[in-house]
Amino acid sequence: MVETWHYVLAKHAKAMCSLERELGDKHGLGPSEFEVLDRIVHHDKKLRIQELCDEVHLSQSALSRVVARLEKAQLVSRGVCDQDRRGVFVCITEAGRARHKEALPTQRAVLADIFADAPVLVR
Amino acid sequence: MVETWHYVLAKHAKAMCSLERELGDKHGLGPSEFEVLDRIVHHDKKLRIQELCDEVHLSQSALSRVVARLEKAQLVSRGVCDQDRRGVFVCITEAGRARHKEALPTQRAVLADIFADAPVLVR
DNA sequence: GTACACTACATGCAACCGCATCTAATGCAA
DNA sequence: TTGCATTAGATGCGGTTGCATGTAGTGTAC
Repeated sequence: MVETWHYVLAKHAKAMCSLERELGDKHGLGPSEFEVLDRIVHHDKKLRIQELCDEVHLSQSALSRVVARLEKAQLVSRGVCDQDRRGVFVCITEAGRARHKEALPTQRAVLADIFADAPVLVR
Repeated sequence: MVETWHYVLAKHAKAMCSLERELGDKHGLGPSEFEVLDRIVHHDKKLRIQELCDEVHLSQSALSRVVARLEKAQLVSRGVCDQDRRGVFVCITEAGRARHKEALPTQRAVLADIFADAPVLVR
């Protein structure tokens, strides 16, 4: 239990650090930005901020800012929701989709490297 | 592999959030502060900043500040190293030992809760 | 319709982090 | 000894985070 926690702590630190460096240098993305793009691509449709919030491990405020940064970089666009005009849809742009596509192998490589010796998770 | 990463991400987020709240509210400690105290107690001797740096998943600068906070709270004391006067020894105080002792069950409870359904790590 | 509770998202703020850099001590070479 | 590269730890700075709060839209009770 404590060992599991230490394992999580160690892998998280190593992976975060690598991802930040690799994704940042090669694609100009932070780990949070990539994660959000990745979620959107997986769903392959417009998503409400709130839906993203459930999937990404960020507070609502942090997510709001990540989306703002992505929008500024033209990788997503925000649009009001007609059904509920408080809501905001997040839409990935072509540039966003391209950026994600080029960054994905980098992320996979980092994870493969760090979890190469990973124990298998068994219930 | 990606699933392992998602697992790490989810557990880390949940645990960090809980630890921050529980340790903060009940004992006035942040997760990093607790982790550093915990490492010192486990070694049960004076430690160089650098030695701590290898065990805690923090940059050297962050660790330096954590130690500064702990010293300000009288939970550890810093002393120069006679062999190498660039070095700094970190010494836990009685108050620090007491604080750690009272916080440990809280940390264990949080981890037990979060890793209750944890898969076993098998190679 | 008016008032009020509630929800979705944005934003001010303070705390923490990592990187780059600074200071001081060490050690080695000429 | 003097000079210079190296190391330990502290600190300035910019960036991200979460919490608390603000703003605007929704829904319900009267």
